[in-house]
Amino acid sequence: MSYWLGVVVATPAHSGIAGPLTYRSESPLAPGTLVRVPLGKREVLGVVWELLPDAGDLLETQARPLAGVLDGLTPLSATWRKLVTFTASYYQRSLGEVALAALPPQLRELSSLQLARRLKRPVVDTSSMQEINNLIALSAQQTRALAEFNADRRPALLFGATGSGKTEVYLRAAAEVLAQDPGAQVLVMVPEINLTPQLQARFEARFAHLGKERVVAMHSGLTPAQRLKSWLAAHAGHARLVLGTRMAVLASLPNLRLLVVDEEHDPSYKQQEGARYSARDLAVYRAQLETGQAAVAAPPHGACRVLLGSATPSLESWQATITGRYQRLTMSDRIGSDQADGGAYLGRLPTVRRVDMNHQPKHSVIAPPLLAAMAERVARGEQSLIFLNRRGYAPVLACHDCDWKSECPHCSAYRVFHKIDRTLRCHHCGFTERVPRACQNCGNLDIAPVGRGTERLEEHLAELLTGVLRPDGSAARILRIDADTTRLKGALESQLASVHAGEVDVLVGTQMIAKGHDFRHITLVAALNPDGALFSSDFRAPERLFSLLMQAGGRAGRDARQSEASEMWVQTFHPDHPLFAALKQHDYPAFAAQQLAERHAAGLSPFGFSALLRAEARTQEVAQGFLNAAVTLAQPLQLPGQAQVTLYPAVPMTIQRVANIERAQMLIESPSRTALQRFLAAWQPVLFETRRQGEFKSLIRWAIDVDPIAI
DNA sequence: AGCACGCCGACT
DNA sequence: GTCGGCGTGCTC
Repeated sequence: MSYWLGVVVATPAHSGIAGPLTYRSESPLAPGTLVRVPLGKREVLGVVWELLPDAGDLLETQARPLAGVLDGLTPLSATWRKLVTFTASYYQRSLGEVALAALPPQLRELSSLQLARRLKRPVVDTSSMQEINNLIALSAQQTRALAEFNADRRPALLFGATGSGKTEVYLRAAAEVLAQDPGAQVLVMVPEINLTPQLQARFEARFAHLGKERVVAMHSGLTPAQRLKSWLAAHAGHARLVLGTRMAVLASLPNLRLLVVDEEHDPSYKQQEGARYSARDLAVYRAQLETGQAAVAAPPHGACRVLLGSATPSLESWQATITGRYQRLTMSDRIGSDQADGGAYLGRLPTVRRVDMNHQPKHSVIAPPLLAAMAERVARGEQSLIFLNRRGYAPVLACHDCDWKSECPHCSAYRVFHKIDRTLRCHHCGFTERVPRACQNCGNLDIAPVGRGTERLEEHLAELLTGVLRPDGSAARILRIDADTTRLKGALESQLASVHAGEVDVLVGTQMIAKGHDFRHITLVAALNPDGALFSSDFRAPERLFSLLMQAGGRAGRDARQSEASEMWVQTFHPDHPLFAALKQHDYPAFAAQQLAERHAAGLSPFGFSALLRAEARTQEVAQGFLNAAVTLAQPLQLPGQAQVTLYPAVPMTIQRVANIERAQMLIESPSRTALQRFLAAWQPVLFETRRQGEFKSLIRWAIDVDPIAI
């Protein structure tokens, strides 16, 4: 007797195979079962999606038999499959691509024998009921936030100032869920892997009583073997708490009861390749899905909750708390440097100083008053953090005689001058060359750096601070931290350690130092050149800038005893800009209100919905031609939702050419999410059809990005 | 995406 | 005479 199974396999969107493929099996396998199936000449991992009544349109002989079953594994749950189905459909990708991307890569290579061996390791229950009871008292605001969270069922947004103790709220919320139900699982997501070790240690310590290996990490920095291990532990229900990056939102967690999304506004929650999902949005969706599932299963504590947290929430989440779709929990006070202070010292947010660069000496990089403030800090033995979002020595190298500039031959961008190894490096394609001794165009020896990056800033600061002495009479020490200084494994950790150890007086760096790190002795933070984002064509640029400056400012004065004197300096040519006014007051709500009003008027997110259609080809003509042709072909078809959708003309992307590939994009907007969704789904076949036309044969690829975060 | 098959240049 | 370049075409 043969059975017919719909099996999803890793077919990229490009293959045109969106749904399950039909295979023959000798036994009726449950949906969610992991199987190996022949695909072309290869054997690949697949997930049984459905049991079919017959082979469908396919001739019975066309359906090939399964190659094997990974029978040691519990089938993936219906909820997980629903989550994958939703993700694939919402983000316009194939089921197989999303499903397989959510599984650990090593599962693909493992034979069922190897797998059986891995699964055989006995699980020892080392849990004890002994919870650590020397917990520090919560602040009044933390207590209230938790009580409010527990009294509601909606998705919650924890709006908490930097230093207000959001992590402790996550820990308590997780602890309650885990204590209520001995099988419950909690997923905590963080934006970047370099923040996980400290956080992981904190979670492990707090939940040590649950037993060994009950807290696992899930992110791309793990080795394939570790990733498999974490995934299996989560899938088996053995892992009670998973701490991970965006990929973890698609993990198999059969008893998920709480999802936490820390720094929910962070753009890294949006996947930027393959299936471009937003892990934050999926977390909200998943909580709802798991709740529905739990209601059916009716366990003692059915619901699955979601808790988003940020000091500068995304405007989408903020707006949801205004409409009442989300619950808002507010914690506005910084707590003391450590909670042992019992709240006796209430840390304050730094005083924001705007430096009007219109009234500073021409071409000054660091305004004299800022330099004086830094020198004062050095003399007092305090640390400063200077922040410039541009690495390298200078963004361009130019010839004074002719108009040669250090353009990348493969990209429409300048190569950045890196003085340390005397190279010109393209930050987009990686093309690197030694700096020429003379202008390649006219032979002039006078080629000079234009503008400045962190490398040059570090050098410049060293000159400016010559003669500025520390309390013990020694010279000021400057350290630069950016992607270049932290390339080697462990370099970031050791550099951060030397900051913590007080071996550094002035820290120079890119935005990578603005996030998360808990520097205790910094009393001055300065942003040298943040103006670019004020007038950017990307409507989210102000939101990102505000968030970045608030976070950077949050680095200052984390030691409550020093917070009185801590300052955040912003050098700007637009000191009266409302963004800086709101920043000065630490007033996110005012900033959000102003931004939301603008977005409302313009019909932008969260009041309108958008997608991007991107195309890559050898020439702009082909890339743009494809996009425009896809619109022309769609026009007469009156596709569902089309009446409520606006299609803009194809335009070159901001960086038009990368590694000799021309890129173009088209914006698609609609006031209705449903209409946009319906239109995109109906448009897909048209896009495949367009691709098949002779003139677009040379198109390299195309992709849809739903809810893009940068336009 | 893989991994084929499929037609044109420099090598044991 | 073969090895191999990557151009198009398919995967139940």
